[in-house]
Amino acid sequence: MKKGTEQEEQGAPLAAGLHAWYAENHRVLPWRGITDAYRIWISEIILQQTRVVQGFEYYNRFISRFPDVRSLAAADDDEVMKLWQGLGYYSRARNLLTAARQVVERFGGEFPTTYEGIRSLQGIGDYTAAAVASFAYGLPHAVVDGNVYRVLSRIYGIDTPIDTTEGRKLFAALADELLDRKDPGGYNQALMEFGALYCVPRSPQCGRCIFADRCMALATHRVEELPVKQGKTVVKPRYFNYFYVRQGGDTWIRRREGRDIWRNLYELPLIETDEEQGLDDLQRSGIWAELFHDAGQVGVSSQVYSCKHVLSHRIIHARFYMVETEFAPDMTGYMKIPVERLGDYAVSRLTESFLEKLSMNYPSLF
DNA sequence: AAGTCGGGGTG
DNA sequence: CACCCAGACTT
Repeated sequence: MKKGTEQEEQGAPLAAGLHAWYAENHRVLPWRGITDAYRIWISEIILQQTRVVQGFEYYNRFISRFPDVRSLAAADDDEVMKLWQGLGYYSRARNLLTAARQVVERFGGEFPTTYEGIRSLQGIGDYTAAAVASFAYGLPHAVVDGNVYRVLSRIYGIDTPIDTTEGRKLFAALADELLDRKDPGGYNQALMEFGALYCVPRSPQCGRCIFADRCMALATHRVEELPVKQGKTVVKPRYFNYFYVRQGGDTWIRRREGRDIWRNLYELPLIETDEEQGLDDLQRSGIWAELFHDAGQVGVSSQVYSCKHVLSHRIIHARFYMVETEFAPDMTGYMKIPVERLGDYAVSRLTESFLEKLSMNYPSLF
């Protein structure tokens, strides 16, 4: 109570300017101006570490296929992965399904209406819980995302690294203190939109910034230095050798399991090596023998496609070969499917590129 | 606290 | 090329 009174007397320092700026400058998006917690939730998950333009069509497809939480809870895992194909961070899709089922089981199919209830769902952390709680229900929880870190670190000249426990606590407390408790949802959206459109990472629009008169970073010429991050991303190489196996109109794929990259996506038979390997070395490997020991004559093409698949923390050196076998190999762990069914399965962008290349160069194989 | 998980845009 | 994007989870 005391805090609320204090804030009313002082006025939330950023709120007035942000609301006015937002009214003039915001983008119109399908997940804005609605109070359906389900749709807001879906949009927030899709937009995690993802730009609006990249997630836009995924959101539309997802909502038209799964318009409410019960339809999603009843969904087939593979169909959800297929809808998510190409978007990245695939654990989001798996968690989405888990959370939808949690809503049905624990909340009777009604999306939870408290911050704690929302936060308890799989895949929802502090940010997403605050976003849904404030947007859908007007609850007073401040969002802290990449935009908020940037805007606040600059206006207040804070150089505490944002990827440390100390930094996260500091910015969470500041964001909470600054929150406009009369319109938490509108304020949160405005702050993030301002970070996304004006206070951008490089070459921000300081010349027309509504906070130019009070921005510490601008005054001290440190705008481009803030926010500070301490962690540096180390990119490790991996070597993937894929085999497009053909026999009598069939091919073989499997679903990736474990905690590795692309979990729950499908892929062609793979031999991963810890360094660059030629085809002859691969053919001498134990995995090759395991794959093709009962396949009769095995004909292998030279590399049909090779590329470096660049991710934020990995660079995957990939090579694809085409293999034709005399008999259907009994490849343990892989499943046989008709070639024309390949498109039904969710695959990584890497495999997608290969299949696209293949259909361009060898249309007869499809 | 540090590592892991994708893919694409930007200057 | 480095950095970042409506982050969350595991170890």
